[in-house]
Amino acid sequence: MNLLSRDFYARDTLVVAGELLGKCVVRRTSKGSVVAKIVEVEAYKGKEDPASHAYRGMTPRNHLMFGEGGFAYVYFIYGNHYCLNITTERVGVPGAVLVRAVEIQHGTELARQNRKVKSLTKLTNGPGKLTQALKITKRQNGLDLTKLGDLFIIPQDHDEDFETVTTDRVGIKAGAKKPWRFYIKGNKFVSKP
DNA sequence: GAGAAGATCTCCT
DNA sequence: GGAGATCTTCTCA
Repeated sequence: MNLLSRDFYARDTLVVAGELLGKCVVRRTSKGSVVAKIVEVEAYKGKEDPASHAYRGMTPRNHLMFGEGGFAYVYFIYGNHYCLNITTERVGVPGAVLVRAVEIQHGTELARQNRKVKSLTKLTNGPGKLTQALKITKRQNGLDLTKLGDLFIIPQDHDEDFETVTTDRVGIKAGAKKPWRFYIKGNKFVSKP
């Protein structure tokens, strides 16, 4: 199986965020595997980004953002939801990409068992939804996405034409005006068109 | 050791 | 369209 290399993640956060679109997240559980294509992301940096967890320096929670790129950074928010991030940049440079929406390609039934919704598009069209559908919790925090395991990322199987749209970020107060949100134009699984 | 805020979702009107 | 749910983490005393 083809995995994305460490070099892919060890670049500018905005570049990695844009190129993660169309890549596939693979989640392996005891019941089977789920493959989900990334269709929407947001970039989070450090000092220049007031909305980032890393803005005020390193803490026990966000230290993964300061480490090497290519690791899963999962955190719990609002008492109800997990959010999945992918760390970027090099050691000492904070950066991460928030996965906001995915499109499930394999294992739809497995994912559906984790969430009680009828509509397929509502299964994974939000940060808290996709983590629930893929059973991602803080147990996945710190996993190396460049190695085979419970969670990793592969390039898409075949080339696919899609148009990338860049907009302001969603759901945050500080720094919301930066155009650091990317999604695949016309995709039904994007949280907000 | 306590208080407040948060990169959200779902249900109800 | 709006408020509640509900817990982790950070900040300050």
